[in-house]
Order: sequence, then C-alpha cells, then structure tokens
Amino acid sequence: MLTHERHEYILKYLDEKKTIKIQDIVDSTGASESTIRRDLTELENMQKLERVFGGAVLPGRNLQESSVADKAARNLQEKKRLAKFAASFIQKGDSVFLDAGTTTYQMIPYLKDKEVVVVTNGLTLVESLNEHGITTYLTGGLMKPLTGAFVGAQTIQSLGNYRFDICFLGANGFHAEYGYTTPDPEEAAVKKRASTLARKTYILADHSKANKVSFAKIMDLDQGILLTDQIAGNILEVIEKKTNVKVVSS
Amino acid sequence: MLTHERHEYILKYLDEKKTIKIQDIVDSTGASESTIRRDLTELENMQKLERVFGGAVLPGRNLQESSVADKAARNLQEKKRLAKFAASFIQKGDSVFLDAGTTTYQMIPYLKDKEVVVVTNGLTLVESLNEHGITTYLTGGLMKPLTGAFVGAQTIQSLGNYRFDICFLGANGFHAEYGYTTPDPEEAAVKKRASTLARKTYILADHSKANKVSFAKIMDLDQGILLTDQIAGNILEVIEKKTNVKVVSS
DNA sequence: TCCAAAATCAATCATAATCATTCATAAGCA
DNA sequence: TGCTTATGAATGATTATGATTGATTTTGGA
Repeated sequence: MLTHERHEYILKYLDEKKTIKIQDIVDSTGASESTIRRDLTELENMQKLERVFGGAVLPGRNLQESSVADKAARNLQEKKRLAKFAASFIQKGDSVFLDAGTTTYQMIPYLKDKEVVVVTNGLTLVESLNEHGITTYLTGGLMKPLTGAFVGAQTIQSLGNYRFDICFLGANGFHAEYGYTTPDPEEAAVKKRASTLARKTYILADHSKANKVSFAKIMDLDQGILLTDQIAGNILEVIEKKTNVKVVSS
Repeated sequence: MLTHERHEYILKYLDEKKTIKIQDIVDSTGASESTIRRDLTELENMQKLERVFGGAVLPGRNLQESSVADKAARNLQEKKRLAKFAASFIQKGDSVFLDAGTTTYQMIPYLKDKEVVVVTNGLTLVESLNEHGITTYLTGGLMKPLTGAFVGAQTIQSLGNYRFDICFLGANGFHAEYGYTTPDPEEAAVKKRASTLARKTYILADHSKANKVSFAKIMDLDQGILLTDQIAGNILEVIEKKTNVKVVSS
C-alpha cells in the first residue's frame, strides 16, 4: 500500500468517524505501527488532523478551546511550580514582559504583591491580570487563533514603546546548537523583540523541551536564562556551557 | 475507547443534561472509576465542567461575565436590530473600525460575508471575531476593566497605522449642543482618533441616549452619522439640523 | 440533633498501552 | 553502482489505566 493511499484512507476514515485508533489503522492497512505513527505525525504537521494518545481526531473547529485548553490542563502542577519559581526572580516595581502561553499564565497569581507593570502579547492573560489588579498593557496586533498570541508588525512596533526590567518567554524547545525554538516564526519574532528590550530574559521550558528543535528560532541559548524543572545529566552539561540554567528545587 | 473520546462523550452528555454522574459514565464507557475521576479532574482544569460530589455539572458563569452579560442582555433585541442595520452600511472589502461595546459586539455575525478587515479596541470582540473567521487587529494598550476597552497613548498610536473605510462607535449620549459623549475621557479620545482616521463614521446609540450628556465629549454631532432606533419628534428635528440621522425601520 | 453506614473521594502503586527514537534493512531512482 | 527515501523492529521513556488503601462526605435512621 502506497504512503499516499494510507494517508487518503486515514483522512477519509477520520472524516466519517471523527476519531481513529492507531491499532485499527495497523490492522486494516497491514503497515507497521511505526509507519502509521509517521503518517499521523506528517498529517498533523499539515494540520489535517490532531494526534491524541492512542490515535487521532479531526482538528478542533474551535481551536482556541480544544487544543489550548488541552495543553493548559496537562502537567498543570509542574507548570505552576515552574511559574512560581520564575516569579521569584521579579523585584518589586519591575516592568515585566509576559509572553503568551500556558506556563507564563500560571505566573500571574505570584505577581500580585510585586507592584509590577506588565506588558503582554497574550490575549488570555489580560483578563486574568486585570482580575488580579495588575496594571497591564496588551501589545495588540493580529491574533493567532491557536495560541491567542498577538503577532505581526503592529505587535513588534508596540513593544518598542517599552523597556523591561525582566522578560519571561515560553519556548517549545531548547537545543545546544539551535538555541530556543517555537513553531510559529511570527511568534518567534515577537519573543525575540521583547527579549532585546529587556535587561534580563528568562525562558520557561520544562524538561520535555530539552534537545527539541522547532521550526522557528527565537534566539541563541546564551541570550537568556533557562528555567526548567529537571534535566538529564549529560544534556544539562552541554546546555550549561551555552547558557545560564536554573532548576526548580523539588 | 480513546481518552479523547471519553472526554467528548462526557462534555456532550453534560451539554445536553447539564449534569452527570460518575457511575453512569463508568457504566456507559466501560472504563474504571479511577479513569473517569481523572477525566473529570482534567476537564475541570480546562474549565469545561465543575466537579461536584458524585459527578460533575456545567461550569457556573463567573461574576465578571454575568454582570457584563446582564448589560448585554438588556435590550438585546433592540441592540441586534440596530447592529444589523449598522452592518448594512458596510461594503464588501471595507476596512472597518469597530468600537468596544455591547451594541457593536452584536454587529459581528453580519460581517461574515463582507470580506472585511476589522480593527477593534474591544477585548471581548476579538474572540468572537476570530470565531467568525474575520481578520482582526486589536489596538492593544491599557485595558479598562469595566468595559474591556483599550485606551491610552499606546492605543492611539496603534490606530495611526491604519485608515478605515468605515468606523462604528458607541456613545452614551447625543445632544444638539454638546455632541456625542461618553463617561470615560480616555475612551472618548480613542473614539475620536478612530473617527478622524475613517472616511465615514457611524455612531450607534438607541433612543434612550437622546439628549443625554456624559462627562467626556467624543466629537460634535456633525462629525458622524447617527444610527438610532426611534426618536421623539421634536428632539429629532433639533438633532437633524446638526447631523445626518438614520433610523432603523421597525 | 447525633451517629453509623454507605457512598464518594484523593492518593498511591503496579501494570499495560502507547510513545519517540534509533538503527538496520529494503525499495525506489538516477 | 551510489544515493535517497520508506519501512519495520527494538529500545527505553512516557502516559494511561485499574485496583487498593484509608480519608472524607453524604445519607438516613434513632
């Protein structure tokens, strides 16, 4: 069976049943599990489907809710720990840039008593920041429905009006050679811009992001301080040569 | 049964019946109690439901939402009529400024087929615009918690990047001598700025705003076209001398 | 009201399923 | 032949699951 035929089969099946199990595909196509996994990964990159544990589903029509909320729920406790740790680096009265993202979102409760001014590009963060009584500026611009992050020339320009004492960014991967990366080039550009406007930049990325490389580069490792939870010994050594790493005490 | 499938099942069931028992889910999915508990915990983290003893219910709307929703519910039908009327002035392909506010919010469904590009200063409008697949830029800036409107120098500056074919503003009062007014001076400044960048400006204000004067002036009556529902005869005459008025046909 | 039984709960553990990654091989193509 | 791409098997890691435990909450009768 041709690769293309399998892809067609998967998509057609998905279109009818909305959901598909890897084992079922293996049984009906005769291909190996590895191959089917590769198929699904590829189709996911084309945004034709969304992978879930054990199979795949049609991409949520309400992407904002389904996939972002999914991610937010995952490892919530670890995210909170990392967020609290990150917030501990903030001084009273700092001007803070807070990147859009589920981990940075968890930092908000810990900003309450710091008398900070926050600038963010995250739509979902604004309301929560306001509820906590934190003075907040939103960059504005064009919104990415998937992440609720603002991007584009307008966003970049907005940022130029500010200087930050401290800047917190999310990243999908960090790698000794390729630096910090994230899937969307436009979001990467915003992150980079924010970083250059800050006296100190911290990147929040848990251990699952170690050695991962995503499509768009944000910046090199040495441009920021990495905050993470735990990390395998030998990887840590390589990374530590390039950047300053701080690990949450467990 | 995939984890994702169970989640879908639970949410769908909840959406119909408003309430769900753990035992019922166990019986109908065949999964263990532990698993279902974990499902519910996760869905609660996503704010898709609220756990109660023995099961789960649909999440209760928080206070912030309810008070805004209250306001929105008031005269909802009239607002929708006025909004639909306003949208009828939009040409295909127009660049549109949409002011923050409950009436302008109701215009969104009618923008769908107009292939417009929208710029707005209203936080609550962005998500709805995105759901309707409308290309949207948010001005950003400092948010006014009560109205969800962005204001300040940042907002004003953002606006300077655009020119609008058509501009829709809300107002709390219109008056022959004092013009269009609104309670917040900063919001008034944004409205005025948007108006000067537009070829045509429409103000949406129902009859209850007639002859009312609020603290901050947006602009004189002759700077825009007033859209309203009905208006007492003698007032209308006075207003009409100063501005172009269009009344919804009832 | 109070108490005890029943139901439900969170937390933990071991197991099973699924996962990404790597490597060696096979197939396609110049 | 030499090169690229696709495949399948093996691995160790990650995630999901079900059973068990003892704690907590609800229920219903005295």
